[in-house]
Amino acid sequence: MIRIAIIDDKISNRNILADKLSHNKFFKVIIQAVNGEDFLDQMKEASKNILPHIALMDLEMPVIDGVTAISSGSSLYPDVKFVALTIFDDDDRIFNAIKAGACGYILKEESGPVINDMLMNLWENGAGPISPSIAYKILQMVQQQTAVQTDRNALPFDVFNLSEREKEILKLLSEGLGHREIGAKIDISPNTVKKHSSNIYQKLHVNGKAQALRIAYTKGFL
Amino acid sequence: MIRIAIIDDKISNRNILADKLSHNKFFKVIIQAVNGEDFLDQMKEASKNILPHIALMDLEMPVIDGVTAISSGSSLYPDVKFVALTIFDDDDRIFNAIKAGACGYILKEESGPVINDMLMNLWENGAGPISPSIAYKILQMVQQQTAVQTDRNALPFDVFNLSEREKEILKLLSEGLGHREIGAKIDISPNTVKKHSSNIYQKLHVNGKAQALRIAYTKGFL
DNA sequence: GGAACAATAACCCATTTGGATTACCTGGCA
DNA sequence: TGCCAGGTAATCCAAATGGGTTATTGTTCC
Repeated sequence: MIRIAIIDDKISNRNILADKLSHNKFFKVIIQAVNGEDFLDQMKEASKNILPHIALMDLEMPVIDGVTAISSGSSLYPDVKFVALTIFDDDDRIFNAIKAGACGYILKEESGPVINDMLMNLWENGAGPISPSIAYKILQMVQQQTAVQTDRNALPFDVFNLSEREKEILKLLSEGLGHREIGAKIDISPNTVKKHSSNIYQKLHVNGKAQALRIAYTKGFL
Repeated sequence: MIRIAIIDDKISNRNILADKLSHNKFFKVIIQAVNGEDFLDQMKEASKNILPHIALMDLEMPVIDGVTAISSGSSLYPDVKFVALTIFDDDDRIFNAIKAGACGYILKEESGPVINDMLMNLWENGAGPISPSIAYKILQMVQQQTAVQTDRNALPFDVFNLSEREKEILKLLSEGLGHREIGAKIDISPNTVKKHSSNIYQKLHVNGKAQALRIAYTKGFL
């Protein structure tokens, strides 16, 4: 029998989730809390007797939010698996929750059977439940960890007042295309592309392509 | 119609995969390559006409491995989604492939329907395909920030094996210097500078300066 | 001793590039 | 209404670029 804690400030959310879990006789909801503080208080009591195996934690809550609760909880109760309940497009909180110690993530709108499977899998294999779409976001975050550094002291590239057309050309130039190829791609004469290039170099106050790309990359345009 | 590239050194693997995809009429395999170099060469040709939407890349290959090919490919062809084909327990390579620009991962032993679903989802929603067990590994890596940090020293750019001299030249090229100027600065013949440049372009599998700089910037070398 | 590799250098040659100039057409703004 | 910026296009020309090839010198490793 798998003991579950549900932490969400909205009672309707708690009920919906509890209902989804009720179809599997192995799950038993033993704790319901309305925020992180309430949860931690109840855990303090529960630790005298019996702890939940899994805590399903909403991230957005008053008083003490989910990330903070996971951070404390995962330290205090290392055997408890913390699973974040989240909505799509909540990137920052997701990343923070990971670092705080969450072992998995479930979208709130996920169907009952899916959630059941994920939690069963967590219990049996130790593999954290991850909605594919969120896993992808995490991948992107990891990938951007290197790119973030260059953005730091980046002044807005816009100060150079490139026209839209010029930005378009600059982007194509960065891909290694020649004037001829660019002209073919956006359906103008290669001569015009060349003229645009010259104008770009003038506006950026550089001698040629390499320096223009240098500025474009280091100022965060590319 | 979704255009697919399959890169694997073993023909049986390519055939099995192509066969799994053949049951869905939306998939069309337009490129098959036996290693990373073969793939990049074929992409150079393909870029003149039509590129694949998705590249399914084996990670362990001779000549040029999958991580290197993804590193180059994701810089040169940002619209192409790179999916790594991997076996379980290949943690290091998986993580490197992520940093190199892979958007998803599929276990080789995954069934045909599962792979079909994952790729369709990638195409329709932009969510990268990730086997749950691998997604969990990635979470663990992110949580162990020490592992993330130390790996930053092993920049993805190093996979290209440029010599010190070549890196020096590449850096000078990025500053917008010409062969003549570079030669004067480091006191060698402009002809030699030109030769080094050619060698750099070959090692990076690119056509010229712009693409070389693109890789250098996006992979964190510059 | 020989193989492999990096660095050096020179040559040819077609293509691309950058710089400078001139010109026309359009839409928006004063 | 007229001006002007932006996009379009063409031309000339010198210089730079890239793609080959070949060759000599060191070093390192087997």
